[in-house]
Formats: sequence, C-alpha cells, structure tokens
Amino acid sequence: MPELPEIEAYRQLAEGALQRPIDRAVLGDRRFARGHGSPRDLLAALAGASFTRARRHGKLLVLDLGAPSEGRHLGLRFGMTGRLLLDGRAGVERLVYASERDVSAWDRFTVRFEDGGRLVVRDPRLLGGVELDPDESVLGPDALSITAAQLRRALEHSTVALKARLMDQHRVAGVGNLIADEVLWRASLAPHRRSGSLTEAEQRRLHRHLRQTLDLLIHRGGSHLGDLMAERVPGGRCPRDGTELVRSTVGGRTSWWCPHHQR
DNA sequence: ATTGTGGCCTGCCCGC
DNA sequence: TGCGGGCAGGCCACAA
Repeated sequence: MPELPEIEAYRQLAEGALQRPIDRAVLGDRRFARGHGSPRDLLAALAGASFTRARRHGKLLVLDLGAPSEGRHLGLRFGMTGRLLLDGRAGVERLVYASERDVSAWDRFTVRFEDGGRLVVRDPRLLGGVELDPDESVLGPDALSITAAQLRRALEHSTVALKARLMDQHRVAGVGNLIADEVLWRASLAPHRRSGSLTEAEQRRLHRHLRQTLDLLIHRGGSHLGDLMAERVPGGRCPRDGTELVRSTVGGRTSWWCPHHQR
C-alpha cells in the first residue's frame, strides 16, 4: 500500500509535471473530491494554471499552483490502493494489497496538460482523494525528518498504544500499518506498549530506527520491502530469533510482532 | 481535548 | 466452474 516511501516516489514522478500548462482537469468520480470546496471550484483552479512545486507531507502529496491560481495548493491522497501515473508511467511498480491491472476505469482524477500529457490518480477503491488547499497544519512532523525532540513530544504523556500513537497522522505524519510493524520490530518495542511509558533510551532507539527504516525502504523502493513483511502471515516467524510471530489488533489495525524480543 | 469505534470503498482469495 | 463471505487499512464522522 502507499505509505511514505511510495508517496516520495510519486513526488519525484510529479516533478516531471512542473511548469507544464494545464489544459483542464477531470474527475472520474465525484466522490474522489474531498474537503469543503466544490468539485467545480477545484477543477476551475487548475484550468490554465501549472504546477510549480511538488512537496510531500507525510502521506499527503502537495502540488503548488502557479498563476492564475498562485498561492493555492492541490492535495493528493492515495489511500491504500492509489497510484500516480505521469504520461503513462507509474510512480511505483508494485503495490501490495492493490491490483496491478491496467484499468482506466479506475482513473479517478486526471490532469490534462496542453502538451497532450496527463497526470493521473488511479485508485480502484476510492480510498484516496483530491483536495484543493488541504489543511496541512493538522499534520504532525514528517516522519522522515522528525527530530528526536519532536518524536518525544508526540509520544509522551499518553496511555494510548505506542503503535496507535505512531500512526496518528496528527502526531507523526507518514507512518502506516506496515511500516509501523517494521519499525517497532527493528526497535524491539511491543506495539501495545503505552506510548508514554518509553524510557529516554527507548525513545532515542525508536527515533533512530524510524528514520533509518524509512530511508532504507525509500532506497529499496517500497513499504512492502521490509524484512518483516514476508512473515506477516499465519505461522510466520521472527527473522531475528525464529520465534513465531503474534497477530493482534492494536489501535484497530492488524499487527504482527515478536513476543520474544519486542518488549 | 482525547480516545476508541464503525463505515466507507472494492479487488482478490479461499472454501464450498 | 461459479459463487459468496471475509479481508485488507487510510481516513473521517461520530460518540463518550
């Protein structure tokens, strides 16, 4: 599924869409328009403009707009099955849990450029969305660049499960279910640990593994390429010590973890 | 304010 | 071979 590494790949792909005059944009499904503004206003802001910058904040891809929509921003979300395509090229090859079929009926949002090219969000399940001027202030620090002090503030004084807190986009932006399992496994921390119970040493360890893991997965090319991924199945074993992994629900999400070394 | 829960959405896999 | 139930989880509305 698209987590931070995939969105980063989409961002890099979208850089190829900058400074290209937009003819018009089309919504393949009205439900894909999110936020308070009307779909009409969203499409009107794009016509005749161009993208000036491609940014990423957690799992939100933001394309800044130039004249005549200077100061406005297009936000793209990809849910768990959304892909980004530019001129027919995909941002990532493989997306776990998502179909890899090439079905244009799943094109929920298309930006047509005057040069004939297209930027497309293809999302079978409609869990993603497009929004004009998304409120970025509700997002926590980006997980890739978060400082140790910021992570400590995101975790402290809470009895909520550590994993739930880590996945709360208002606290830390960019960590999804697969990466949360991978990071906690690497940091030897149990997902159900109370967020505020971490010692300073554990906080530092988690911070180090969070950034290292994201960096690693970006370079490997996907959130599904973690060392734990293949074992997130019944009977799966810890790649570190061979212990059978436990499956439990933490923060409403399926979690796989090692009862031996994750404490 | 904080926290937990259920619903949305639909392709895919498994068992019958 | 076809069919139906269950599963996947990011995000949001809603309740307590």
